[in-house]
Amino acid sequence: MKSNDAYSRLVEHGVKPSVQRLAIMDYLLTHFTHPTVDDIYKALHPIIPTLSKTTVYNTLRLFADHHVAQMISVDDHHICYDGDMSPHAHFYCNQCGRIHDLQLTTTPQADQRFLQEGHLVDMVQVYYRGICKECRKQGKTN
Amino acid sequence: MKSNDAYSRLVEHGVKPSVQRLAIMDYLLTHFTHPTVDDIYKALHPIIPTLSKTTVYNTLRLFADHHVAQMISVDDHHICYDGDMSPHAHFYCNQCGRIHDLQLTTTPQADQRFLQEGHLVDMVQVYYRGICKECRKQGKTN
DNA sequence: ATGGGTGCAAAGGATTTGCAACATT
DNA sequence: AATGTTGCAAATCCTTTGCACCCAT
Repeated sequence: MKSNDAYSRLVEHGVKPSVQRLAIMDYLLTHFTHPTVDDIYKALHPIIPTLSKTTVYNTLRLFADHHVAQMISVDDHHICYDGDMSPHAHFYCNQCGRIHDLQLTTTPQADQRFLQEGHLVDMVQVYYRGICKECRKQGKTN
Repeated sequence: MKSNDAYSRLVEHGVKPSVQRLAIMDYLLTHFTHPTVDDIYKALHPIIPTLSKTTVYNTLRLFADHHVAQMISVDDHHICYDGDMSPHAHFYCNQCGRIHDLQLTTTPQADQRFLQEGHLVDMVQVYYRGICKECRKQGKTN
């Protein structure tokens, strides 16, 4: 059952579950659509009428801090979240603004010298930009 | 001479040069410090007293559109710009907030299947996050 | 009873827009 | 003169904060 996934995921990462947190976590685990704060708020507000946007903001930040979700900011001023923490890249379509997931054939390696200098890397994100196939078909550009 | 670099860079990419644009381009070409809009404004305002922040915003967006500079948004709400268009990654220090450049040993390759599906990739960015060596030495964390 | 979680309202910032003045060709 | 650029002021939008209430332990 989905709620259990959400529950255990939170607990395993040291996040105290609450109705709101479980709902948001569950939403992320069932919608890999890179939702924004607003998307999540709009989706859950009907279900949890008292939910406030503040809570969505706070919760997502909490999730990112605890590595149960990641914040994505491929383009300026369009921040969204992803519950998929496995290594993958994000492709942002300049035209429609959608974000697609993208497998990586090579996991990017930081330069050894850089690491040996003493820097500590704990997270990597790879962003691609371009035009997605749907938009290309419509021939608006290219 | 630096101004010439800026000039030709703009012209080559189809950006009409102007005093303001040249100054901003020149700034990017001589300061690989990942400046924010505000950094650039503060640096150039004394030299071009009439310069407005609006122009800095508009110009940097124009630059990004024309690929003469790239917009970087490693962390939420801290957008900055980079005049270095050669492939390299950015490392964001969670502690001090500075952004370091980082050589890539492997240029990340998009999955062939993804490209063959018809998507068009025209830009890649790789972001690392962690703690830089300076902050680690200070032992605030880790 | 205590501590943390939630949500309202307000504050705070960053970025964009409308429009008039200006510069350059 | 015409076109495109600039810059002021205002508007907009996103996000955070302060604080009181509420829930669960």
